[in-house]
Amino acid sequence: MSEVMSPVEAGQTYLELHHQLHRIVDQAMSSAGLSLARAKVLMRLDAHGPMNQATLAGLLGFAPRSVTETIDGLERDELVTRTEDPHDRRSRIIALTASGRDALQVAMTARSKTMDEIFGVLDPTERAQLVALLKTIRENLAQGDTGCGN
Amino acid sequence: MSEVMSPVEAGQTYLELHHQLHRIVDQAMSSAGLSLARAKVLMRLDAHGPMNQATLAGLLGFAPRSVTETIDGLERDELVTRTEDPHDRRSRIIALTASGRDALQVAMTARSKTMDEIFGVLDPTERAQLVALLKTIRENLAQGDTGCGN
DNA sequence: ACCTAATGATGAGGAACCTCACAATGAGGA
DNA sequence: TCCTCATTGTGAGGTTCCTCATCATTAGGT
Repeated sequence: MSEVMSPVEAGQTYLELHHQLHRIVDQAMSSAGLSLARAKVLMRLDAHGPMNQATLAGLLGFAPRSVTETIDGLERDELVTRTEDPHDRRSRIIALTASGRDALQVAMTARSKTMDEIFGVLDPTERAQLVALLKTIRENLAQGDTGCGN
Repeated sequence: MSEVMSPVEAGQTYLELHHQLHRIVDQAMSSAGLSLARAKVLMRLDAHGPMNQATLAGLLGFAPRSVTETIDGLERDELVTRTEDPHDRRSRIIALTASGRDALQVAMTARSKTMDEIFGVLDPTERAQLVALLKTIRENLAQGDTGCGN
C-alpha cells in the first residue's frame, strides 16, 4: 500500500475497473431503454441543440462513421430526426424529437441512480480527489491526441 | 473546485476519460501487434498457465461466448492452442504458444510505455491515491455483480 | 441404471466502436 | 472560370463485446 506506485500498476487497476464499470452503467441504462452510447449522443443534442454529424463526432470524440451508425439507430427509433442543411447540401442536421427528449430523461434518471451506487461509496472529498486526478490525466492527454476531449 | 462533488459529476468525468483512455492504450498496443483484448487473454494465460475457456471467462470478467471468439482469433494467429481436456470432453484447454509468449512480451513493453505516458503525469503519491480510490469502488462493486472482479 | 440439472463451448444475431476508400459538395486561389 | 483541396457523410469490412438458444457432456439424486 505504501509501496511505490508505478504508472503500470495504476494503469492495471484502472483497466480492470474499466470494463466492469462500463458494463454496469450500460446495462442499467439499457434496462431503462437507452444504451450508454445512445444517451451520450442525445445528451449532446440536448445540451447544444441541433447540429450536423461532423460536429457531433467532434464533441463525442467518435469517428464520423460511428456517428452515422448510431444516428441510424436513433432515427429508426424516432428519437432524432435527420434533415437537410439548406446551407450545405453535404450535411444533415440532427435534432432531438419529443420522444428522444423523453427517453433521455428516463435514461438520465437511471444513470444518476447507477452513478450514486458506484461513486456514492466515496465521500465528497474523495470524489473531488478522484475527479481532480482524472482531470489532470485528461489535460495531459489532450496534447498528443485528436483533441476532442470534452 | 471546492464545490460539493456529486457522484454524478464524478461519473461524468470518469466516463469522459473512459473512451479516450481505452482507445489510446488499445491503439498503442495494436501498433505493437496485439490488441488490448488479446493481450488481456494472453496475460492471464501467462500468469495462471493453461486453462479452459470458462475459467478464462471468469478471470477476465467476460461472457464465455466472448472468450470463444477471442480465442478463435488467437488460435488462427497461432498465439494459443486449443486442446482436448482428457478429464472432461466438453472442455478445451487453452495454452500459450511460444509465439504467443513473444507477442505478449512485445505488447507489454508497448503497454508499459503508454501507461507511463498516461499515468506518469501523476506523482507516486497521486497514483497511490488514485489506485486506492479505484479499489474502494471496485470492492463495493463486487457485491451486486458477477463477482469476477480480478 | 435413469432422469434431471448444471456446465462447457458454440451458432446466431446484434451493438458499438474502428479504419480506409469514395462520391458529392463546398471554398479558395490562379 | 477552373483546378485543387478540404470536408460531409456513407459503403465495406473488421474487432470486441453482449444475450439467448442449443448441443454435448458431466454430475447428482433416487
